[in-house]
Amino acid sequence: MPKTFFITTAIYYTNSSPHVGHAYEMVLADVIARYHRLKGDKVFFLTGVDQHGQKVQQSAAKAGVPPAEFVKGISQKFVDLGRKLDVQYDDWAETTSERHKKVVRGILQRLFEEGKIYKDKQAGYYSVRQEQFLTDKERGPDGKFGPEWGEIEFREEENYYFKLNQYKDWLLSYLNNRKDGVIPDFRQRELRNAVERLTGDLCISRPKSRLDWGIELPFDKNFVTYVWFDALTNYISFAGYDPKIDNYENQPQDFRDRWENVLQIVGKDILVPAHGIYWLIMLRAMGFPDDQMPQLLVHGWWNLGGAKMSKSTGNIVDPFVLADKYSAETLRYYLMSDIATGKDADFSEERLIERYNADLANSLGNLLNRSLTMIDKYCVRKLTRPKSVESYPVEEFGLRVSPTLGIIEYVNAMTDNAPNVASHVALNLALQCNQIVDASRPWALAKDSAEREHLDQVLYTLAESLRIIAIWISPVLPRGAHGIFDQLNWKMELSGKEERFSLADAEWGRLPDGHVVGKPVPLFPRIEVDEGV
RNA sequence: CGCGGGGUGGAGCAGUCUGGUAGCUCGUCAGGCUCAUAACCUGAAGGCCGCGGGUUCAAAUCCCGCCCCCGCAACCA
Repeated sequence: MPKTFFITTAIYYTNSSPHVGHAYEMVLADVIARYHRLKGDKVFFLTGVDQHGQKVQQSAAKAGVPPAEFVKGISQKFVDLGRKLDVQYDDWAETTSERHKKVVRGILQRLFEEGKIYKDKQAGYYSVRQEQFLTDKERGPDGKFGPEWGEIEFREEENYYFKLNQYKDWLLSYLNNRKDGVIPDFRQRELRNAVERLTGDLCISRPKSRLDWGIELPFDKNFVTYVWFDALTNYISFAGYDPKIDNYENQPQDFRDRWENVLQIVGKDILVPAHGIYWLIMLRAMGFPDDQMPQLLVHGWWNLGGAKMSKSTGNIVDPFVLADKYSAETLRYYLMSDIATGKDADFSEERLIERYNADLANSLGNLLNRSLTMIDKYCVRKLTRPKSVESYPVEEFGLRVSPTLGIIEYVNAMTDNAPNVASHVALNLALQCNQIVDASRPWALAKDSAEREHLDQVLYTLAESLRIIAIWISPVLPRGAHGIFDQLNWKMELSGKEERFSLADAEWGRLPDGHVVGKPVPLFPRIEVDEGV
């Protein structure tokens, strides 16, 4: 039995509408999930929204609607975004759902009974207008709090605290023992350094007088739980975790089946301290053993270096606008191919068009079109499988890359969660095919009956390569891949369904002798840009 | 000395962990082809790999020092 691959994104805060960063994280998770399905793994992909908290409460008040209603509207936009971008998740987390709240209360109650949560009093400067305590960070250069905070008073407040600090040594040893607990490695280094500086426990509540849009503490109805135990726990509450059971081994089978091989995708801003410190320690306190700690994949940001465009058009980074303008596939391809996972990149609409035209239209789309046209013209769409099809004709054309070698590079890239590299491998094969066409000159071969066998070999090579390329790019471009399959007329009995093909099909020579391909239709039409705009 | 990232031909980046002829995409210039989505193929120009020192037969890559840019520092993917 293969282990279930459990993948999550962070849950999105329903304080404002989704932007391109949300789209990136969702698509990245979707691509990795689709790759695992392609491999034949059982996948559970969880994403969703974080709906409680002070900012939501404030934004709702500002909009003049109850928080529950406010949150519903924003949440719908995130659902719409997933649908728009073909993000195929298995469950959707909403922190206001009863199912979730029940688990949160159960966890809190148990940790409280185990003495891991305690009540304490803290005093500090409080901004009445902003409804929050101020720290030294909020002080201006002169050491005073600025006028934006309004009236400042010294206030004492009771709250509940989670005994975070006592797990510090455990976390350090965990990070020392597990080298790939956080990827990329420089993020693990950053986290480790942060853990070494860790002091104090974690405040996990707010008095209802200040915040009531949250989950009430099961042991004190005057308080709600604050973000940490509310939001982070979604990753287990929606996977079937039973809060009453204090050790991992006795958890329900359903939960353990899912929580075996966990990859959590988070932005670089919420690694320290939220996921890297609080979440891992929370899991430890709940009774999760070291080998059941999730792996954290930390991605970078799309920056807006080309600020000129966003100013003039305003909505340039709105993923809905981009998807409508260029198609979801185009946006998916750009977001996956033009950034190295873990690092930052500059978002640019010009760059998006450039990548699409160069890779999808000129290289791949045009290759499909010219290949099918030739197969149509020279052999009435019917392929002849060469007698010897063990390998791609690498030597004959003096090429270096073959599908056989490419599959290794491709799998390595996807194993490293690097869709950008994987896309490059696929596009590289398309490049090789274009070279084969020029080198072999099928239009000349077609005029010479003595070259029949040679021509058949070239045409078969092109069709077979296209089939393999389509399988490789299918996690990033599910619709594009189907478009290629449909034109190749391959596995049509399950047209439109993911299950009709797998990574194992990306083996050379699977197109049968006598296979009849479909008619060529331009697949990725070029995006024409008006000059002088 | 708070933490982390980055500085590579005109633009954007990979390569740095595991030293060994500097790579990719776009752009520019010249040529070729005609099956194709004015696309495709070939060739060329263009780089003291931020600066200085060290180790080594050999450094973009390892070590030391310095300069510049960008994030983060409790709720912003």
